[in-house]
Amino acid sequence: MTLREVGNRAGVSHNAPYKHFADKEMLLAAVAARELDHLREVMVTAQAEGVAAEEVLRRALREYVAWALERPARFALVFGRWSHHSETLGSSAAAAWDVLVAATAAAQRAGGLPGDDPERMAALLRAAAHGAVELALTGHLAADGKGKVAPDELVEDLFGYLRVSARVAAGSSSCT
Amino acid sequence: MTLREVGNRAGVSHNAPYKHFADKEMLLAAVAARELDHLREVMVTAQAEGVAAEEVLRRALREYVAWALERPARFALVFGRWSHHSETLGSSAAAAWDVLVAATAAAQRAGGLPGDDPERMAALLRAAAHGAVELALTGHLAADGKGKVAPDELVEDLFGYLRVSARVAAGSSSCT
DNA sequence: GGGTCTTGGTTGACGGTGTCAACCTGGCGG
DNA sequence: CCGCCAGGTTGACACCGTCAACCAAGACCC
Repeated sequence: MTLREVGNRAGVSHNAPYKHFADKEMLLAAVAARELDHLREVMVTAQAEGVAAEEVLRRALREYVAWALERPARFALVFGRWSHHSETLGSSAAAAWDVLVAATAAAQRAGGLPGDDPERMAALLRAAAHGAVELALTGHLAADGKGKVAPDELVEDLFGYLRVSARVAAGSSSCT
Repeated sequence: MTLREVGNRAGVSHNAPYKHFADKEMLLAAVAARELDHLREVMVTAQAEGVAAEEVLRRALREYVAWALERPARFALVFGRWSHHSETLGSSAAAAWDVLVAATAAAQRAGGLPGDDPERMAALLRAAAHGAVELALTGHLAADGKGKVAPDELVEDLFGYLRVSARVAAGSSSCT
């Protein structure tokens, strides 16, 4: 997206954006922050009445994946490399991250996940989801053709393994 | 990296590269393919004498992570979005991917990993490693400060959980 | 009301970029 | 010896982000 096109599409001339943003990157940071807030909100809505904590987290991650697959450009923008470190972008990212950590901690308390450091567990889940999406978008997931596996499925697999680990850690009750 | 700088640094004028590559992207695809071959070779060298299959896979992934963290630009280049789909790049990617799948299958046979579809298991491991690196490079891993966790540690955690799952799947021998 | 300041917009330029077209050159096969 | 052609050069083109100067209109105070 070119800065001049931004101006034209808004009905003003190029250089008009410079009255509102110091940089092109600052403009992009603003829309990235908005998009991150949107993502956070979408993930929060996964938290419905009468849904098990583990299922809430699962849904939140599914929303993360679906959003990324649906809006690849926004995804690339939000999680791309930033040089100027905008402040509002940082706080938006932190807010979205908190949602994930909270959902993870809740799922851990419910016994669906091993009880290790919640931040670290959330980081693992997020890294898997993020990497799966990134690889899927760049066509590097299951390189050529046949063994197509969707990012959701990978996250689902991970949940399965973690659930097993959680049961074992809780004292192997499956042996009674 | 600008195309003109490429020319100058090679001692020739700008536009000289156009005699060898149709596009800037084609040039980048060529260096990306070289870099992918290098990555493959590095991962292959993890396969040493007298090392357990699971440890081989673990080392390969560690090399993957270390390479990405050490050369972020190359990493972004190799696994970035490609529009023109170069042929040589595709085969290099497939070769590197095969190494990971083979190592995964070996680790599964050795009992260190659950015995599900090797491609899918490798995809999960790779996605986690890839996502962890990507998030670490963009500063989105454990958002602000405190809970710093390195990509390697996340991969290590994942290996731990998978090992537990593998033991359980193999008939819960811990209950005897 | 008149003067001043700020806000948002405009036009025009600058350097830099990828890319194309035309021209040149030296070695090689016939 | 002639022609060909891979590889290199120069010069242009359109476009990009960015800066500087100028300009309109409203706010604000005396």
